[in-house]
Amino acid sequence: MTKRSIQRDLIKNNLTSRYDHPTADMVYHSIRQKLPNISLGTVYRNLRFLVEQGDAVSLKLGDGPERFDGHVHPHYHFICSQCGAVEDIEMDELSICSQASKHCSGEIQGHITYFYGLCKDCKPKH
Amino acid sequence: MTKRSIQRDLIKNNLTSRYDHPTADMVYHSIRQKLPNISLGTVYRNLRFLVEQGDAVSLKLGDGPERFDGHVHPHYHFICSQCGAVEDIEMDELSICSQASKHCSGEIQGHITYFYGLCKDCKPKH
DNA sequence: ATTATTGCAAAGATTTTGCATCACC
DNA sequence: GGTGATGCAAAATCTTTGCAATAAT
Repeated sequence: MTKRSIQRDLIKNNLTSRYDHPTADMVYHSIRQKLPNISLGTVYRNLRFLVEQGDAVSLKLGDGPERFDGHVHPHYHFICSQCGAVEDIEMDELSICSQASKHCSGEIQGHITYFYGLCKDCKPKH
Repeated sequence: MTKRSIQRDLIKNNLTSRYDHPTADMVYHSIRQKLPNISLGTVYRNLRFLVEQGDAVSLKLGDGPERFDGHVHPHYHFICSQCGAVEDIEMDELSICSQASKHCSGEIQGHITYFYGLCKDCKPKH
């Protein structure tokens, strides 16, 4: 039986109120401003818990630590290969799973796709 | 100017001769059978080097350590969500990048896609 | 001879975990 | 009161790095 805690509420609210796909450490420092005694271990434990419950999504990108997204509706991510920014791409689910299943002996349940390139700040002006 | 070494040759050959998408540690143990003095640091350094040269691909999956693929032609990967096996999916490049670019302010250069589901060994029989 | 590469071991970076305490039900 | 969650710190895991020695050009 799961019990409420201030910490878990703050972590969940922090995630859903931001769009920068923070790392555990970024969430930790953000929440410490309101709750100075919270520990990094608690942040990690709750982020895992939220992912497990389907209330957050974990993003493992090319390098650097794991990032988290509190917006769990289906959408894609764009990673700037220069500055590392992570932006959302709101786009309908593509039908690539059914295509992939033709080339594969297993049962496909979903896919993880990251687009990468230069974000508008890093793209050369002309 | 880059110099040859037995170690680098063995690492590259090891990668291209297997299809299980090994971790650095798996490559290390495999090569130690032929070259018992090779060090894990050397394996990591050379795997990074090969990825940098375009002779290998790095796969960061949901959990567990980084994996490497010595087959660098464009193809996709299927990860069994139960046993963690990584298989190749040989499939033509999909046109999802051009679709994504319509929903995004940046310049898309490519994408990383992992399909996941149950492999044929883990899929319930009926 | 020069310098890229190695082996080793120590350090870094990130994440998990054991345990006593605290707080929710 | 029972037990799930916390804070803390230590441990675990994975990867990188400094440095003296080695080996390729």
